[in-house]
Amino acid sequence: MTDETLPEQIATRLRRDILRGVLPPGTAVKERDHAAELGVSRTPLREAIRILAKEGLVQLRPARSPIVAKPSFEEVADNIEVMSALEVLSARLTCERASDAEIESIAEVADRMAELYDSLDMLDIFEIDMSFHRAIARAAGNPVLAEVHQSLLARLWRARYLSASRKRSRERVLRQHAEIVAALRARDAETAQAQVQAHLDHLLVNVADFFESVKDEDGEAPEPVE
Amino acid sequence: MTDETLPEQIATRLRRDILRGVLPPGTAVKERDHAAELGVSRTPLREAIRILAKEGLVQLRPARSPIVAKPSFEEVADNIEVMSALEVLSARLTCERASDAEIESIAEVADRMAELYDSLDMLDIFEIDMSFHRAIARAAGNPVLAEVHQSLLARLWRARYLSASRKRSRERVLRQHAEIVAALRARDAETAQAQVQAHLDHLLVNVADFFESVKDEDGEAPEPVE
DNA sequence: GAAGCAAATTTGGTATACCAAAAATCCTTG
DNA sequence: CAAGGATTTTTGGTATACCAAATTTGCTTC
Repeated sequence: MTDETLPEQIATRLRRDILRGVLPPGTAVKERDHAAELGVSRTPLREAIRILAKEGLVQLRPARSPIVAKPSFEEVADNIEVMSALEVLSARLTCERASDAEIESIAEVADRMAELYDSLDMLDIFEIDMSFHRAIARAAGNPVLAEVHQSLLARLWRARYLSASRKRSRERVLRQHAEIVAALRARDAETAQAQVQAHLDHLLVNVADFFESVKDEDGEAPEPVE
Repeated sequence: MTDETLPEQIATRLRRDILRGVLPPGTAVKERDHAAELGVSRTPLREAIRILAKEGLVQLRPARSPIVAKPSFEEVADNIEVMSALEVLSARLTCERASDAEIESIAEVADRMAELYDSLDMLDIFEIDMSFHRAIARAAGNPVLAEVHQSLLARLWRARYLSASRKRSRERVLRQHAEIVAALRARDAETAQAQVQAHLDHLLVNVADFFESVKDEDGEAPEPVE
C-alpha cells in the first residue's frame, strides 16, 4: 500500500494541512516538532520540507525555520503566465502528436469531472481539475514539459483551491473543458491553443477576484520582521 | 568565504566532475564512497544528489544507486522545446515590460561574449552564453519564469557543453545574439520572438549534429541490465 | 526605567549508527 | 556442468546524537 516513499507521504500530509489552512501562511515549519508529531525522525521530514519548498508551498530561509508561504497575487499571476505558455504548447503538441487514445483519456477526465461535480467536495473536484490539465501536458509526449508543468501545477494548489472554494464557476469551467476536448479531437491546434489560453485567462480573473475579496479581511499583521 | 551551503558546494564539485567527464554517464553515484572521498558525511551529500537530480544531471532510482544521466537526443530535444516556449515568452514580456536599463544589460552580456569569444576557453564562453539567455528570462520581470528557465538551462549544461566544444558556430551565434538585442531594443516583440525561436532551432540542429557524430563511437555497452 | 550585553534556549546543519531491501556470489543439487 | 536457491554483501532509508549559529530573554548598569 505504501508504495510512495516516506518523505512523500509526509509531504502529502503537510501539503493537505497547508491547503486546508491547518498551517496558515507565515507558520514556522519546525523539523523537530513535526517529526515528533508524526512519529518519524527529522531526516525524512527534512526531505519532505524540501519537496514542499520546490512546490513553493513553504519558503526556505538560511538559518531560519521554513515558513508556510503566503503567495502574493503577483506571484500567482506569474505562475499562471508561465503555465499558460506551457499549456498552450501542450495543446499544440497534443494536436500534432498525441494518439487518439490519449486524447480520449483526456476527454474521460473531463467527463468524470462533469459527472461528479455536484457529489464531491471542492478539494476532490479540484484534484480532478488538476488531473485534466496534467493529462493535456502528458499527452503532448514531452516528458520534460509534463514534469515542469506538474511542478507549476503543484505551486498553484493553494491559490487555486482557495479561489475555487469561493467562487463556483461550474458552468464556465465545464464548458471550457468540453471546448478544449473538442478542439483536441478535431486536431485543431489553433483553436485548442486559444481555448486553453482563454481557460487560463479566466483562472487568472478568478484568482484576481479572490485576492481582491480577501484583501480587506487580511489584516493579520504579517510580522514587521524583515 | 564559504557563503554557500555545504550541500551546494558538494553539488558544484560533483557537477563539474560530471560535465568534465570525470564521472561519465552511467556511473553510479554512491553516497558512502563520495562522502568518504570528500570527507563529509552522507547527509549533506545526499542533499547534493537531490540538487543534481533536480537539474537532471543524475537520475534517482528507487532502491538503487543514482546514476549519472546520459540524456538521449530525445530528452535534450524535449528540453529545448520547452525552453523555446519559455524564451519566446520571455522575449515578448521583455519587450512589453523591461526597462531600458535591463535591455542594455542584456546587450552588455552579448557584447562581452563577442569580445571575449577568442580569448576564453569553451567552458567560460559557454557560461557567458548561458547568462545571456538567463538575462533575457530575468528581464521579463517574472521571477517564476526566470526560475523555471534557469532549471531547464541547468539541465542543458552537459549537452550544450559537449556540442559547443565540438562545433564552433561562432559567427552565427554572435549574429543571432545581436539580432535579438536589436529587436529587444526596438521593443519589436514579434521579431524578438522569431529570433529567439530561430536561435534555439539552431541550437537543436547543433545538438542533433553532435549526437549524430558520437553515435558511432558510442559503443560502450550500456550494461544490458534493465 | 530603558538600553545594552550576556547567557541560555531554540533550531537547522552535520555526523554516525542501525535497518531493510536488493543484488551478487557461491554452494548445492540434479 | 548447469541451474536454482540461500547467504553474504552492498546500498539507500531512517533514526539519533552532537554542534554551531541565531534569537530571545533576563540581568545589570547607567
